[in-house]
Order: sequence, then C-alpha cells, then structure tokens
Amino acid sequence: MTTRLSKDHWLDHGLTQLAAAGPQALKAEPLCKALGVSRGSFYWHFSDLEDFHTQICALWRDRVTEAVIAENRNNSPTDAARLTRLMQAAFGDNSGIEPAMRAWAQENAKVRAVIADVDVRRLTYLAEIIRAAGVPEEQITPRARFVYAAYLGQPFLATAADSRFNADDIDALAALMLVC
Amino acid sequence: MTTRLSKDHWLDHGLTQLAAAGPQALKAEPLCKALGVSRGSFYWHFSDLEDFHTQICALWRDRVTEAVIAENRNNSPTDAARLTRLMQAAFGDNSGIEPAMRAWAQENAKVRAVIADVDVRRLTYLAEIIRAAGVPEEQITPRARFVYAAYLGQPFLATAADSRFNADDIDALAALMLVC
DNA sequence: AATACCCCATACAGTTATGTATGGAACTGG
DNA sequence: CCAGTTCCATACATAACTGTATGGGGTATT
Repeated sequence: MTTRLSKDHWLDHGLTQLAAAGPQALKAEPLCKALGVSRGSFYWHFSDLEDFHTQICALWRDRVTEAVIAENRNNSPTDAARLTRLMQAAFGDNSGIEPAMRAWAQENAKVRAVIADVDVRRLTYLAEIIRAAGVPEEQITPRARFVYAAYLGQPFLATAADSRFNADDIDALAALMLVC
Repeated sequence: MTTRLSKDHWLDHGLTQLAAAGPQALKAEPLCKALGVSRGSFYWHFSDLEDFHTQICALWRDRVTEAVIAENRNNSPTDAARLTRLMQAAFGDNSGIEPAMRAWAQENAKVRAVIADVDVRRLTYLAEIIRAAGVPEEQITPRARFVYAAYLGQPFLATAADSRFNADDIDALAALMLVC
C-alpha cells in the first residue's frame, strides 16, 4: 500500500469534504471511496458514524474559537483596529466550512448544540470590542449580532467573482459599526 | 379515504417540511409517511424526485421575490422608510425557509441557480433604495450586500429566545446603514 | 347508470447506505 | 527474526430509499 491512514487523516478529510460538498458528504462509503480505502479502515478508527460526527464537531470547535480570538486579542493594538482586523480575517475566509456547519445543524441536534456554544463565545468577544470602542450600551448587542449575522450570511451570497467584500469595503463597514 | 391530494398540496407540504427539517426531508418516502399516503400518490403527481424538486424551487422563487418587492415599493412613502420597512419584514420572518434553501443549495446545483437569480433581484432592489437615500456611490453595493448577508445569516444564530432583533434594533440598524 | 378519468395502494426490482465478523497484510519492538 | 500491534480488505446481513408496473376504488360527466 502507499500510505496508511490515521484518525487525524480521517477527520481532516471529513472537514474538507464537509466544507466542499455539505453534510451529505459525511457518510462512510463516499468518504472511503474518496480516500481509496474500504470501510474496514473507517470502522477501525471510529465505532460508528455518530462517533465520527462527534469528533468532527469537536475538531471544528477547537479550530475556530479560541485560536482566532486569541490571535485578534494579541495582535490588534487599539480597540478600533480590533474590529477591522477581526472582520478582515472573518470575511476573508472562504473555506466553506461555516455554511456547511450551519447546514448540518439543520438536521442534527448535537451539531446545533456545538454551534450554539461557538456562537456565544464569538458574540461575547464581538460585544467586548464594540463596547471598548465607546458605542452606546443599548447599541452594542444588536450591532454585534448584525455583524455576526452578516459573517454567517456572506458565504450564502451567490459565489460570483465580485460578490465578496474587498478590504476597503470591510474597513468602511467596520467603521460604520463603531459610529457613536 | 378522508381527502385526496392535489399537486399544490404536495408542494405546500414539501416547502413546509423543507423549512422545518432541511433538504434531507425532501424524499418521497418520508413525505408520504407524513401525509399518510403511499408513494403511489407521489409518483402520480410527479415523474420523479427531480421533477418535484424543480417545482418546489419554482414555487419558492415566485413567492419570495416579486410579491415582497412590490409590496415594499408601493407601501413605503419616503426613501428612508423603505429600508426600515423592508428590513422589518425580512428580519421578522422566522419560517426557516431561507436557511433551508441555502443549505439545500450546497448539495444541488439547480437550487444554486435559482438562488443566484433571487439574490440578484433582491440585491438590485436593496441598492436602489440605498442609493435613493443619498449614500455615496461607492458605499452602496457593499452596504446592500452587508444588509443582505445579515438577513441570510440571522436564522443561523442560535435560536435562543433573545437572539433575534426587535423592532427598535432594526430601526437603528437601518438608520446606520443610511449614514452619509 | 355506464363510462372515463383521477387518485392511490400494493408488490417488485434495483440502488446505496450501515455495521459486523473475520482474516490478512504491514509495520514495530524485543 | 518473529511475535504483537496496527491498519485494512472482503464478505455478509440489514435497512432505507427510488422508480415501475399493475390494479382498484372514487368521482364526475353525460
């Protein structure tokens, strides 16, 4: 054989396929076919599909929460720059994993629970940096939600070449969201 | 038998199930079970699943584009009020059909095509009313996209009781998006 | 009331998926 | 080199879904 697979290989492949083809792709047989192995490999690494799905969710959560927030907290000097930098990073991602997770959550209650946890962390951090910029208190939560909703919705826009925000757009929108 | 079904019954039921349980629910057997009939009924009204899916998409497109835009165009007096009214209506909808369509598009190219068409119509109208409010030209498109992305993303927020925008939030956000 | 048409049930074949059991190949440490 | 562990192929049983073929019950029309 050419290469033997580890559990991490399987999870990476799962996230990739999820982002590319949606939750429909997270089935044992198609995943095996794409990797050129039989289901014997899959069922050696994972007890069943539910086990695999649980670990995929856990991996996603670990990758997209603390790392991103810590990076932003450490590398952005002023409060005003934090929102811009965070939005530049967030809206620049086009891996497709976010919409795939949201689509998956529609048919899986456990995924909904994981996502709810991630949402709370992200919204809390967003509110924190908007508050630090001096926005009136009653405007903080709705603006944080608005920015986050736009982040979640952007991948669902038609994927035409010019349908994404460029860096200047993000700067202007971030400034707008900090208007006092 | 109690009632006999028409094609419209089937399509209505399809849209309802799609909104409630995601694209996974658009299969013949589960739909039949929910309606208390056998697949003989389904395959009399529709030649196959693809036929059913195509008609579901067409029905959704007809319901969510022209009617909404025409209502807003006719019933909102001033340019500034149009965005507020449109956002109140759009963000107030919680039928779940929008996120379900987006999730469905991830695994179906024809759905993507229908959605792309709807997106163009909606974004064009959004840009029209933002322009009429006097927003600088280079800000019009990104702001229209931002509002529309937020609309698409809102249903994906955790469905906690307080996670939606209330009427005052929408008014403030609409005003913010028209800042010159 | 007889005919035609509309709507649906049942039965069958084919496809695709899951999960298990078993054996074998490949790598590793003594 | 040779046990022991790791990883995978194959074969089998099972389940869920699709699509077709056939016939029958309801309803309307004349």
